Amino acid sequence: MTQERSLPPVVERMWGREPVPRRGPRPRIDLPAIASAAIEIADAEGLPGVSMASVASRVGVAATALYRYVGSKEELLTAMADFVVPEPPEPAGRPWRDYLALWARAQRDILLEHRWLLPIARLTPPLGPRRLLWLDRLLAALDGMGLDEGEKINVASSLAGYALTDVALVTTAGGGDAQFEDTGIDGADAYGEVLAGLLDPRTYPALSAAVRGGALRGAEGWADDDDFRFGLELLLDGVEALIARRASEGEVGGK
Amino acid sequence: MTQERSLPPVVERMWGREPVPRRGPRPRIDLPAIASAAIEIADAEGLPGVSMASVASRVGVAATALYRYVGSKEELLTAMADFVVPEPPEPAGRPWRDYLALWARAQRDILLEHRWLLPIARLTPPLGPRRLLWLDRLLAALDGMGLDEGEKINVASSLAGYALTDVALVTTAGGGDAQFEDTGIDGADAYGEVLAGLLDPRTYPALSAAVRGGALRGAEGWADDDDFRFGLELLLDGVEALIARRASEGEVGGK
DNA sequence: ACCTGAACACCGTTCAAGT
DNA sequence: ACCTGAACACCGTTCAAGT
Repeated sequence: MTQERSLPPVVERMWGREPVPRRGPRPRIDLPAIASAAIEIADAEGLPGVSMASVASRVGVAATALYRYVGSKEELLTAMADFVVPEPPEPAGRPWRDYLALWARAQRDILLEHRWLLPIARLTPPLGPRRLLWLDRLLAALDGMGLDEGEKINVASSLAGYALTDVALVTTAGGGDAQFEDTGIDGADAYGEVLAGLLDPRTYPALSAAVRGGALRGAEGWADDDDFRFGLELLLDGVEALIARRASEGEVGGK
Repeated sequence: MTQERSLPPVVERMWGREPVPRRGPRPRIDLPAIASAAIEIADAEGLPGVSMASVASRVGVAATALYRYVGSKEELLTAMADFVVPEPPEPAGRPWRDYLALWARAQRDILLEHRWLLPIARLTPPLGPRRLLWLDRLLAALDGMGLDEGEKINVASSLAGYALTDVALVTTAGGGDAQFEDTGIDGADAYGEVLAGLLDPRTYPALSAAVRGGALRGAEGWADDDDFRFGLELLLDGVEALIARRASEGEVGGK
């Protein structure tokens, strides 16, 4: 059944399973030290500052020594994305809807603190112990509501994806996007103004109206906390409707 | 009001506004040609195949000639992400809910055909004429439902983000993720097996149960079309609830 | 077994020079 | 005005050599 698969060594190391050497000199570094160093650099300088050389120098070895612990730079990024995640909040005793909101908000806060996660988090399925713990707690919070396991996982994906989307939007609209740094477009105000100048109302009738109506003017009209709550409630309403549907199906004996 | 901002030249060019030269030799290339070449390379070899050198050689110039049309490689990626988008479906005459579903599904299909968009699409706010056209049509489809402009834009973000999330999941689970290419993890089956081997049921009780219950076994239990529909309906139910709320508020005179 | 150092192929970007 | 070619600083990754 659950037959042994040979995992990438870096995954083994994420789970704390060192390859039990016991011959030759003692290792001077390990994966947690490497990942921490990389995370510190990314926090300070962003992802472009993270190179094999910069990470190695911060950890005190030659660049090539890192390849004993990670197979490639991409693996290093994956490890960073797991090590940076703290413990999830505990669902015990909370109504499912409260917990889901708390969980999504916490995910969002992590992303806000480490925005370099945005381009990484998307492409990697969770294989690290910390990310998987978050998934576990979300599934637990949905226990006993009549959803099957696949549905619960889908809910988790939707929530996690929503947090990502939201932070990507905030990052853009609130400034700090490298792409617009020196173009004068550094916030929602500027973005709206630029759009107003570009849009021909005949080709873009609805969008022109929205922009001219001020939908993008002012930071509080775009991707602030209320907007996050808005989309979140949208999703939670959807989950609630699903749970209600499953409950009524259960009474008459659904699938 | 809408005061003139100096836009990055590449944005001007995305909108077809060439800087009207009329002196010296006729340009041999333009932004659409560059973007098309880059898109073809990305479709064939993925994003790693796209370098200034490879794009330039395909378009028939020296690598450095591209800097007359894009300020940096990042700008080239942004341009690619706009040029690759086709015309959106037209909302005229469709019920809003049908159109939103169609729109999200079409976005998803674009991403499936050009998966290299995943890491790009997240970080760039739409400034190109093609992406903005999609936004316009979605706003139009939500006209007259009692939502304000900010809410409509939020709905658009949620839908677009959902399509991204879903394709990221499919890309992972369905194989083809470079990261797992040669590790034996090449699909939902393998992913579930790996997880089963890693998870201690005492630390990950809910997730262990889900995995052992087969939630991740078989491609049809993970990120297939039914799963896309599932999350989509979740969101649309949320939108419907919001519309109903606004309608009832309207009767008593809400904000 | 662990790490170093030299080396390789490649990358994005600059700038002066040609036409 | 448009493009080229040389050059620069840097990058990820390899491999043989040291201890």
